[in-house]
Amino acid sequence: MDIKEFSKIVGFSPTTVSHAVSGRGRVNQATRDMIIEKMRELGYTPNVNARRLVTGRSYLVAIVNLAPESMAHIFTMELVRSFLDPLKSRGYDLMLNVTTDNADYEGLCQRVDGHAVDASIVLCEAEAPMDLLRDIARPYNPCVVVTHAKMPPLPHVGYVILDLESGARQVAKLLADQGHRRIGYIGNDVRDLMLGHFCRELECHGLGLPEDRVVIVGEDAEVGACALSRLMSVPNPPTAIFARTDILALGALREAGNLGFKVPDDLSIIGHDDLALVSLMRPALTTLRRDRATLAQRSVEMLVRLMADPGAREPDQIIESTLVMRETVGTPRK
Amino acid sequence: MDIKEFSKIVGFSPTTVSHAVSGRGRVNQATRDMIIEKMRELGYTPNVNARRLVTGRSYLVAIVNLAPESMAHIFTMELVRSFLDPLKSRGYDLMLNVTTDNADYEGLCQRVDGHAVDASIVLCEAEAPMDLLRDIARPYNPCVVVTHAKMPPLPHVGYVILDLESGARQVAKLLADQGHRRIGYIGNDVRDLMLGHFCRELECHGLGLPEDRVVIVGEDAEVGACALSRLMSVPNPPTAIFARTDILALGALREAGNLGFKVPDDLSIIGHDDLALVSLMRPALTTLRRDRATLAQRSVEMLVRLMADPGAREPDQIIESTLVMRETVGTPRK
DNA sequence: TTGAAAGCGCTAACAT
DNA sequence: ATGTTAGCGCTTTCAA
Repeated sequence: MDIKEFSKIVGFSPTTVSHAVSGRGRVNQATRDMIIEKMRELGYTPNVNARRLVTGRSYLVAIVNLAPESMAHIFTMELVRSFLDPLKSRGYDLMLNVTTDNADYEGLCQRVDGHAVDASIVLCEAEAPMDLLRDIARPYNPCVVVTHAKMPPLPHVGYVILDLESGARQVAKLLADQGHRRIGYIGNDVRDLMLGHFCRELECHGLGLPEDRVVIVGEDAEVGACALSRLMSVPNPPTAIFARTDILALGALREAGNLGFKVPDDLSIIGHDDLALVSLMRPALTTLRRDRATLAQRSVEMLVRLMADPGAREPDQIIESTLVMRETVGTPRK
Repeated sequence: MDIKEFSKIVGFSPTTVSHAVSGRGRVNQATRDMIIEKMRELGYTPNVNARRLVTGRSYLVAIVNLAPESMAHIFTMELVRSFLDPLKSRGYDLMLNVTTDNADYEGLCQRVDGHAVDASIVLCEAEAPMDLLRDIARPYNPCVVVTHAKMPPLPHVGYVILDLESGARQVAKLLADQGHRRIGYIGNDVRDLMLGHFCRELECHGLGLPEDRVVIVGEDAEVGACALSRLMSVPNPPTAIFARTDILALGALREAGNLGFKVPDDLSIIGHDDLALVSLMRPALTTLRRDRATLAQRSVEMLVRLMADPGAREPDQIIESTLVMRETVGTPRK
């Protein structure tokens, strides 16, 4: 049943019905109540797509991710999950599957330019993808980019920056304070900025990060394990290791066990993310938490402001990590 | 720019442009190529909502989950994730945030009856929610229900059943074969059917599951830990424990360590799900894998058939779990 | 192979 | 407070 037929039955015009449903426009309270009641009774529901067409708003937000394989990472899914509540509380649904590699770049642009969504959240691992943003950031599709580094401002784009620097600082300080002098690093990506920050922060404590104590391996636990065995097979192996992600840390942790190193007595390990499960390991992983709830909350607030005022310039939001002390960091043996 | 303006510029009618874009209808190949080319050049993209309105198809599939808190569970997110690829390869996007508690039951129905989506995937923990299905299963919104038990057929509904029985059988057999005689169970929900199956399967091996070796506690690792300490504090504690989910198993595993039980020497533990991280624990968790990829694949295939023929009656799809042997199950000490 | 015209179901000016 | 009218931008008969 459509609004015409329905309005005929209830004895009012489509306009009045529309007003009663949307709450906009003046309608007699009694009339409204009666219409709402009749809707239930007769099972009339306004057509979403017609409304979207005419209002130009879909109340749908896309989550875009350039690296489809990262959707397999637990952290990414936990991040996606954390957007659900803030969006829902503002009346927005989330559209997934707009994860895109180059193959589907077109599809993404079509959905954006075709007004399928009102805004987008762009998740990225390393630097913000400026060309993508140039292609999809529009007055009718503002974007919030969740990223790691300050980027040049772009119209209709807001940045939420996970501050690696402060994270690196905390880890460096913790490890230095515990008395570690030889520290290793396991990274996931050469483009990643954490290593640079970590280096600099270690220097502040008079510590270096020589080449043979750094390995950049990838994303899986398996490569984390390899990384650890490489790091530990040199003459003066590190007494503490910072892994770029919890997954890498977990791989390293496991391999450390295999190799006979006791954690944290022989070796301290610290991760990054604070995945839901890492507190359950034995030993429980000490890690730098990326606060997904705050991140999502701030991102959505920014997105809403951007939607309300497409010309707005949003200052970067900086989200700091917090150190979660558990059981994998201790003082070095000697 | 809309189709009218665009078609004027390229010198054809909207009809021809529409045909060229959609691939339906006969258009001269040269004309089509030229139109496609000009679309790029001039930046014309058809309006998605207009198309949805007129065709009645959105190419959007909703994921519905009655227990919003279960969206916080890692397994659920991994499950959601696994739907991405099969849907995408068929041209569908995924709509989230239709997770519903009673508060938003209305919202869900409105989106369904308002033709916001073409179909729904209903995830449920225990029994299929028949009233919900009666409310949302429609010719224009067929549903595939991912559930645990056979349910009465309903129009426009297909069931994908995660077969608990075969899982229970495998676990019972494994534990019996290893020589365990006293076996415990940690459950998450009194409505859950696994316990019943497990009981029956143990009986086939001449084993019982007395009341003091069963605890139903909830979903978190913390309660899994409590459960373990309760199970182990009786005179003749179990030598093996089956936990309904990996999370519970992980909590139990950790608590076993705290209590001084060596796994698997003193106590065997087996979980259910095979979460991405459990292979990284020390010891690595032995578990019953729920094959999410197959599950999602089959579900989507069924959904597509249901969309193609709304009158179709789809036979239940049964998905069996597979045992993944790792390090937490062994033979009992004496 | 192409075009004209009639909607899809709704909202929003603009009356009344 | 309610109704009339004109679209929103597209697809789809149907005709040429």
